Amino acid sequence: MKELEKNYNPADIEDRLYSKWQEKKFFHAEVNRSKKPFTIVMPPPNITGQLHMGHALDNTMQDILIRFKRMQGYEALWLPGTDHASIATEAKIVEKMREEGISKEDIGRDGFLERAWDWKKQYGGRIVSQLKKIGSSCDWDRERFTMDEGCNEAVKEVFVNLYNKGQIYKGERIINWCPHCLTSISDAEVEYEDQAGKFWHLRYKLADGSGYVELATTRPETLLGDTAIAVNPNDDRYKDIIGKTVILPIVGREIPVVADDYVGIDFGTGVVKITPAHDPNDFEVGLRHNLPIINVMTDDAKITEDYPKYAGMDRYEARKAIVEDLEAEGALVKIEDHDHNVGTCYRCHTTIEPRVSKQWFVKMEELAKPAIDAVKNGDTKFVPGYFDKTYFHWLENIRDWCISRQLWWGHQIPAFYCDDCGEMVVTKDNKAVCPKCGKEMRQDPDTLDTWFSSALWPFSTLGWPHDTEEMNYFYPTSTLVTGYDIIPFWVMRMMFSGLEHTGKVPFDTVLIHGLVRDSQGRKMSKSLGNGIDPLEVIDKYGADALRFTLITGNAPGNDMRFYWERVEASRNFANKVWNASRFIMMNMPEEGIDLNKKPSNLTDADKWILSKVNTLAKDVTDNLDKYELGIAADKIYEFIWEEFCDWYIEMVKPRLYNDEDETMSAALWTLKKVLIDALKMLHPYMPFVTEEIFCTLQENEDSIMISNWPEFTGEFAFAAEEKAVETIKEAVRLIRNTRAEMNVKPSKKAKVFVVSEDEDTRSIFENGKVFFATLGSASEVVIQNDKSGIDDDAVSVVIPKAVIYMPFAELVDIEKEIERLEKEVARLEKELARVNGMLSNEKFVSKAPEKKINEEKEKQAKYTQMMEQVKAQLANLKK
RNA sequence: GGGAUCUUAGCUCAGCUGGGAGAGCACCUGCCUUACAAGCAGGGGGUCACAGGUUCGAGCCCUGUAGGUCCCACCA
Repeated sequence: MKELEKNYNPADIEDRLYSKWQEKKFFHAEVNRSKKPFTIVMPPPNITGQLHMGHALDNTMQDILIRFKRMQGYEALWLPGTDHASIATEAKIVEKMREEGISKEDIGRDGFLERAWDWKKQYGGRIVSQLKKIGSSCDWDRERFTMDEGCNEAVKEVFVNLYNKGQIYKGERIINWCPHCLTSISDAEVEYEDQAGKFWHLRYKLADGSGYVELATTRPETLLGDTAIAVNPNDDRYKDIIGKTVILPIVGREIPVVADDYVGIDFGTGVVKITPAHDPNDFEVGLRHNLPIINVMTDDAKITEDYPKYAGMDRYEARKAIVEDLEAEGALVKIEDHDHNVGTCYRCHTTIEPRVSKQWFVKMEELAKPAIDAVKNGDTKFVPGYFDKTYFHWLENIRDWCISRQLWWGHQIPAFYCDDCGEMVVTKDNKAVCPKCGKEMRQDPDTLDTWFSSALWPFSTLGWPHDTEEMNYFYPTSTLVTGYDIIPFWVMRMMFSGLEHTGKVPFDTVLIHGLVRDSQGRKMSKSLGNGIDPLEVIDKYGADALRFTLITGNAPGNDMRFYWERVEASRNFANKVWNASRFIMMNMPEEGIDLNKKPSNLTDADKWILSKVNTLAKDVTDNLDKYELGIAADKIYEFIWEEFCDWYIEMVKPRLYNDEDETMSAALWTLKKVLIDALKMLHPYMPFVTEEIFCTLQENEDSIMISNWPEFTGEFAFAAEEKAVETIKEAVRLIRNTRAEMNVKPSKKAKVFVVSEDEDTRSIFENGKVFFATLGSASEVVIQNDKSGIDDDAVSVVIPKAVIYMPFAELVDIEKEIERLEKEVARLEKELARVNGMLSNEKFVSKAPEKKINEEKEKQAKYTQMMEQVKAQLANLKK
């Protein structure tokens, strides 16, 4: 058998093992009717992206689930891919071109797309190779891209279907416009920020000369496009001016005063200027009152040529100039400070300019209903459950989805126009001829929102709209893993898309996680420079340590803070596993141990640890089934480090070091069996270190990742032995405590007497007395049924049904020992008071479940008996 | 304004369906015991934000209060 290095060095093995897994096709899944499918589609990272902690967390969770299910015998498919990320990618390419002094227009659409595809080729693989570094066991043979042929087809199919059903329409509406990205964006893509602003109070003159009306605005520059002012119909102050007209300052246009409920009586002056072209609310008011729409700004938010004095100024320059002019005209009453919520573009954080424009929309009302129902009736569940509230909140308040983008990188909208007669055709074909005049039609230049194609991801990647074997077998998918911030963008849209186009929910469970923050709780961001590169963590501590860190110490759905100290602790754990394995291998005989042959002479200790690992398998499986990844990880950690390493390995050492010990091979068999079971359970979390050890230990097996998941079995349920060894452990612990407390040097061995009148207890100690020497620094252990031959001043500790005496001779300070025992009396008194209190409470006895009452009665008996023993010993000392 | 969530040891956080408060790190005391000092053994430290309520019994369920975080919202 190979020997392992003294310290675990992840860098030596990770790449090698990952390559092996890939070469052997362990990640690959096929339609296999003899197995149950388990499917995860990866949230596709942007091709512009670099791996960040969010990806690392998201993909670690998916990998854990996939590896677990694969080992359990499911046909486990984890389907990876990347997203074309239209805005983000286009912005990056445009930026790069600007550095070269080229604009989009210089090279035209085809030239631009050529560059974009080159860009994708160059950078799209980067994120993929980074995902591999963390150990993701994706089926790379099935890797997809949101703009590949299959996804394109699905997108067209969906667009045409929805259009034909009247669910997609083109209309002139007010939308969110990003003057930097030069495109419309959807409501969900607007991020609101509180900004300090001003409130400009203005005075508009009534056209009939009967006076002035005062109003307040946060955006005086939009005044150029005002087509009315509005008051509340129930506002007594303004009843008499409704229907009159006012003169728009600077512009001189005469505009009406309209009455609309939208205007609040209590806010500001109770009068609002109405700019239908540049404010969503004003737009609605404009619709109700048939007001003209005057667009005063260009694409990049500069004033249009229609206002020569301000033409070419951007929004903020124009604001300044207009305020100055208003003041000069006497129309400015006052300026107040005013904080307000400003919408910004989620990509570039430029302030959104609401704008009226002709765009494509998806009607949401009818699509939303089934998506709400599917979660209400449990077809799809959120974990943690409370995230369904976020989901409902979005769907119940949803507005039509603006899906057209004025970008080139993306799915071009499959609508065609006739330049001669204006006819429009929506078709999956790449070309169209005008049905009326026979002329070749021109395709809509716009592309679709990136999320339009991501919304189809769970089924477009499985071959839809074709009726493929994969669709039938792997769809609906099992679990979607994503962050709570993506629910409105993606989860919701996949839900209604799946229901609409496949008639089924796209996944059974949505497992939600939070954000990875820095150690101060701040969001990791480029601008703050506080981001931590997962690859750096992997370089320093290994992928396993990173994975374990991300999955432990935090509850599902909660944000977590990143600490290097925690990574270090995880790395230490990997090293612990490594060294425990190293120890076992060092002691393995040349020919190894055959796991198939269970020894007939297992000791209590062997049965104890076998029973423990058996129970662990059940618990961990239960936790994983409930998506409690962190809890399961804690249990595995605790088992391996505490029970297996600190107790069991220490217990068996004497058997291994003694060539004449008849149970040596039973010990070796148990060590190996328990280690392998534990490694298997740890494997989804720490795939690399577990694989390396497993393959060294099991030379005839290919990989731990395709081995069988441990299951609970009655064969290894040893309740009595478990209890016996726990008693021994408790006794050892007490001996250690006492020695430490009495400042007995570890090198100083002492004779230990165990006194018990109970035969079963004596037999437990008879079996376990060997451990007192190695674990409890005992020179000799004597077990007897009375106190004969034990010095009165021997130090003693009490456990149920037995007293352990340690005659330290010269070391003992009797006063101190009395003090120690009196503390024990006090402790037991407290315990007894509690138990007695409960048991003497009639209501408790009559109402509590019998099981609970019996538990308390047992404790009462136990403590009473222990109390007697302590008191007897105390009396001895005081003699 | 509405909604969600959080408040537990010095720090960061667990605590599943109510039945004697846990981990990691940090701290203190001993140990180089031949798998591991990235380790071993032992230890100190908590009115579970506050106030009520339900219950035989509440960190956990209910109500309210205070503070923090996040999301949503048309008040110009």
